[in-house]
Amino acid sequence: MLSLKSKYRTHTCGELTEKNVGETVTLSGWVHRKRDHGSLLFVDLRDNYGITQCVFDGGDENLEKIHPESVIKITGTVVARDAEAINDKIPTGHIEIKSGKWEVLTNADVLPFPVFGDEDTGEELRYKYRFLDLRREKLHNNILMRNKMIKWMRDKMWDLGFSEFQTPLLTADSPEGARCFLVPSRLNHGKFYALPQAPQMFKQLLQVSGFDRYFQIAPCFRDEDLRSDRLLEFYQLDVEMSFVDLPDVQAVGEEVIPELIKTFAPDANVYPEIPHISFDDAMLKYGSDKPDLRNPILISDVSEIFRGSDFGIFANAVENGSVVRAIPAPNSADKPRSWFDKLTDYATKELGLGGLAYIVFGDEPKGPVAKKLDAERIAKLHEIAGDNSSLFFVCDEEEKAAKAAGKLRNKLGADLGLVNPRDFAICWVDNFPFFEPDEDRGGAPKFTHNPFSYPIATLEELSTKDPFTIKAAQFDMVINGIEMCSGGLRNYNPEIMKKCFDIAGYPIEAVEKNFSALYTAFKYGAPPHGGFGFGIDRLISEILGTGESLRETVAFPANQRGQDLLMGSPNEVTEQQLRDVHIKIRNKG
RNA sequence: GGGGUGUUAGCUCAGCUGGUUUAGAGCGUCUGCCUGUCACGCAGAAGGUCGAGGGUUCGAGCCCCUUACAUCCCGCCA
Repeated sequence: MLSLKSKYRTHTCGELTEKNVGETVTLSGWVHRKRDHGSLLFVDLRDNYGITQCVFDGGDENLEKIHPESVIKITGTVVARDAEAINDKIPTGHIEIKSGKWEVLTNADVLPFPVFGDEDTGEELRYKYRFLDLRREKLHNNILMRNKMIKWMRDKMWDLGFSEFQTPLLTADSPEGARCFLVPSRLNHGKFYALPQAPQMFKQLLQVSGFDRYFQIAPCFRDEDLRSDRLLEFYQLDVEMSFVDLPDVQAVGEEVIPELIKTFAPDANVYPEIPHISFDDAMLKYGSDKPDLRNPILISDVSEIFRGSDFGIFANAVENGSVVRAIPAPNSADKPRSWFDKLTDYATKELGLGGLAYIVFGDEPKGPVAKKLDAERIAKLHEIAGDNSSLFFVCDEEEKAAKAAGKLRNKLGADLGLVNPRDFAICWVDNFPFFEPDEDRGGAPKFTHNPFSYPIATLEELSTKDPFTIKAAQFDMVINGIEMCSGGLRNYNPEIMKKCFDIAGYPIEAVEKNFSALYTAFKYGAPPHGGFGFGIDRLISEILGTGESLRETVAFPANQRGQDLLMGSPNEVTEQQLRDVHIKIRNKG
């Protein structure tokens, strides 16, 4: 490594130990904290590498007055601390600098919020002074860990034989679903570039060009409303491979991800199995296309148990095509009434359900539902729920019931403490339907995923089978209920591509127009290929356990309105700048 | 576009059912004291248009309306 020595320092604030006792050293850094004992002054000096205590015997009037976070240079002698003065919390805690000279390099004003300590501060203030926020221990470490993880991923991909590419950021709008960010072109009147939602087309073109194994730490942009789990601009570990089948692509994910987690979260318990769960199964048993497998609760369909029963609301709904899903809550039979009331409240307010039916299987089955059902039906439900438990019911049209049941499952898992946050449960969700009904077009088929996916069907099957039974060669990797990755095999066959677009209601010309580059490329010899993109920010966040927000893993994130409060972006531009790019601002509304 | 929650000192927050003076606490800041602290300690001081505007009331930080901003969720989004 390059020496960190300079005229400002002989050592960093994190490296001095008992071995250095007696040396004269110079350190530079931020005044982290002062402890003024009158004629004895302690200064904790901090830099990127650590904290070193400097002691001024006899005190120092000028230094006593300096504000925390001022940057100073100190020269002094390394001395061993007395046994009772050793601080085991920091690596440099066995020594201190008995200081002779010091000088201010830059002064700090009084801080808008403390750098020292971990007191919560509002995001608005933190983002306005992000440079201060980034000095705080936790965020500073997050960013350093992000660096290390990205380097690890890059090295790993190189080791696996992939080549690293860059692709354009100023490119064309691509048909992936999300809105693109647009950039006006000065040289081309009335035309716009789009920032990529992902380098999808480029990485496929690189396959057609014969590069065989592609990866990129790729910036991606989507102009959609933000959430704590979505960033304005985010990064994907973007991968594409030629001459592969689904298992070959997934093998790369299985090679990289568990090892990444174990490397950067040594305390983590990574489940050894990575099960494959079909989309249909995921929706039924977990009520989600991103199941959290740490949660042991499994949902069941109990529509048939309620069909023809005296529980009229459900029985009628089932006759009219609705389904009933049951969510068992283990060891909850002795919960107080208020616990059930709170869940009912959650179901009605958050999930928009009419109410929440449940049976408590304590000494004997209890609850309004239980009274309406005969013994045989109760027995079947008891078997699903298990002893000393309760069983919750959601009744609605299938998709809504599944999703509501899934949310209830998550809620119960959290409330009952069934989920260990340092467990990592990885799974593949696959066998997605290739087409889904488009409500805007009277239920006609539309692409479920992006139109790049390959259908698991021959040309003939595409013509003869019910489109809604066709599955996609497409998968997600889900970790702890978070969608980390999406990938699959690509549609590289112009004939099959045309057929798929035909079924989805697009004229052939639309393929040639929207997919011009790929469609043309595929006519000159395209290898079968597939790949995936991992959400790097989500991976980092989950591995670090930062909890709530992806923004805690990014040095300069935008706020929820897509603004950077430090740089003041987005901002207004001058009339001349607008004229240069041929743009006129429309009035609001 | 819709909904929840919030906005009180530089920061984090308390402030009960509308009525204890001059709206409080901790941290920070400032002043003084302190030779072994490491969240140092002790004493004191400054610091407030209670987001803004309007209303109800004898009386509003608290109730109502409008509005701004923040944050989270739904819609949207891989």
